[in-house]
Amino acid sequence: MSLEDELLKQRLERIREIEELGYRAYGRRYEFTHTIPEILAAYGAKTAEELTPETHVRIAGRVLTPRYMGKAGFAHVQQNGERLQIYVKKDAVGERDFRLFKMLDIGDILGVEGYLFRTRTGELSVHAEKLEFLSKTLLSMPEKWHGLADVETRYRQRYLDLIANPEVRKVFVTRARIIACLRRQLEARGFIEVETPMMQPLYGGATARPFITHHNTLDIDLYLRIAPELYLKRLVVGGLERVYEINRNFRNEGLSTQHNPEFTMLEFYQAYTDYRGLMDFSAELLAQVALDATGSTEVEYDTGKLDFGRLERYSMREAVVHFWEGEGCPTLDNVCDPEWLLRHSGKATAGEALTDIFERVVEHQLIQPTIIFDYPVETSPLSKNKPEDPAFVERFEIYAAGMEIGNAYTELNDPQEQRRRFEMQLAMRERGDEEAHQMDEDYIRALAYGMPPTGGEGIGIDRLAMILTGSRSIRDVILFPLLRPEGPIDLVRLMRELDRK
RNA sequence: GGGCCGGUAGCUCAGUAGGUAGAGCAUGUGCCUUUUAAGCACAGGGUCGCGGGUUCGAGCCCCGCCCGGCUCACCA
Repeated sequence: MSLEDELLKQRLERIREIEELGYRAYGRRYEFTHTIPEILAAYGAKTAEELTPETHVRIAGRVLTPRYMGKAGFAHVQQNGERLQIYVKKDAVGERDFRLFKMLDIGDILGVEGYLFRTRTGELSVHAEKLEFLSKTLLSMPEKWHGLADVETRYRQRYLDLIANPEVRKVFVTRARIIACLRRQLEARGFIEVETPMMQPLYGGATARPFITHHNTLDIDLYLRIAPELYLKRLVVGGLERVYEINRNFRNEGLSTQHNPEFTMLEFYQAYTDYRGLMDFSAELLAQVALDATGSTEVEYDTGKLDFGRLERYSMREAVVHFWEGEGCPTLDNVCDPEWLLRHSGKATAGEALTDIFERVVEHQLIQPTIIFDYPVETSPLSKNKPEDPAFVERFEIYAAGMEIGNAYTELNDPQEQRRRFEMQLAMRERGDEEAHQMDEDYIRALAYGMPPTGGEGIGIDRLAMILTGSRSIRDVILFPLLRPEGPIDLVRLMRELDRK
């Protein structure tokens, strides 16, 4: 008999014993007086003398590290990521509760009623007077000292990761705080939150390959959205002048430490501003988010200390000159010269060449939070041209720790120009560029009703969360990152067999 | 998709030169009424990722496959 069979059998037998003692193996409502973090906050600083049997509490949580010593014992109880010790003495809880206590397995969920005191070694503890059994664990918990280390298990069984590795919980709490902070700041500036379709008949707003799904009743294929952009701008046309959405995008492309097929994006649109306005706004947003998430605008990361208190700004051309490494550093005139650009890249157009050179030379060096602005028109079908330089558009991206975390532009609101841009993209598509933008005639129609001048921006929440939680992989900030299916688990068969007996 | 690394008990990991598969934690039994990685004694637990091959003999060598990590390419 394998250990797992044996363990399950033991645990099922134990359920019977627990029920024989008159407890429910899977309990019901338990009225606690404090959460464990509340107790630690309220009484953590109290001395033994200040704690009297009158400091009566009821707590609940998962049992960890029980230590039995004959007719008494200790255990830690964990709730919301924090632990409080309990002391269970036979004389204090009585025969029945003490038998229950000795039956506990690591991971069982328990309610404890008693008073707070300090042990001989000074640890704040609950002197138990009454126990309530709340839920049974049938499987054994990860090792108490090393936690759960196997990366694959951590991602597949995130609940175990959360139980065994307290810092994981902190990452996701911080992630939630980041999102809350962004919402708060946007709301404070009069933005309203909306939800736009995730299933779209046409996909757009970014360059990426989509996932395809099917609606049976309508018998149509739909795309999981690669971006909400075009819908959000329709709303700006409709008079929702400050609008945002925080939600998932889906891109059918490679996986890496910086890419998950579904990822969370904030997109916001503000009428009557432009990309310059958004640069200032972005600086405020990011500084506040860093402060809320980490307590400081200066954030430690693998790549060194990042200062979100100030965003450096370079045009793409300036950046190529500024960050050039080694021989042959170009001048600003060089990077404006199509011939020079085409000599330094295999791309077909000067704009694509500049982007190519930028990505090769500059991108990996953008460790400090930095805004790069003024992009070639070729790579930006939805942005407005610079009036004095129509080969470029009013667009910027925000980089930090060598990653792109934001993308913003003055929105193109001229429907004729938008039509021409889409047609340019269609031509690229016909030349085999699968990621080129589709023609979206309804979007053109919306613009034809007149969209106010507008600035729009997208911020990658996962990458921002990576930076602000010190995570090296995007999978560490996504609770359930996409993995290949794991194959047979074989627990159900076992449980079925044991159920018959 | 390419390259590199990994998969051994429920968990964390050892495994010499190819020679009967190990430790700690966890589990079971016993002792123990302020311990805290509790302690002490004894016990149970393994398709060594899967499938082939080489060999008298494979956890170890060879081939194929599966799963994961890192990395490169593409992308945000």
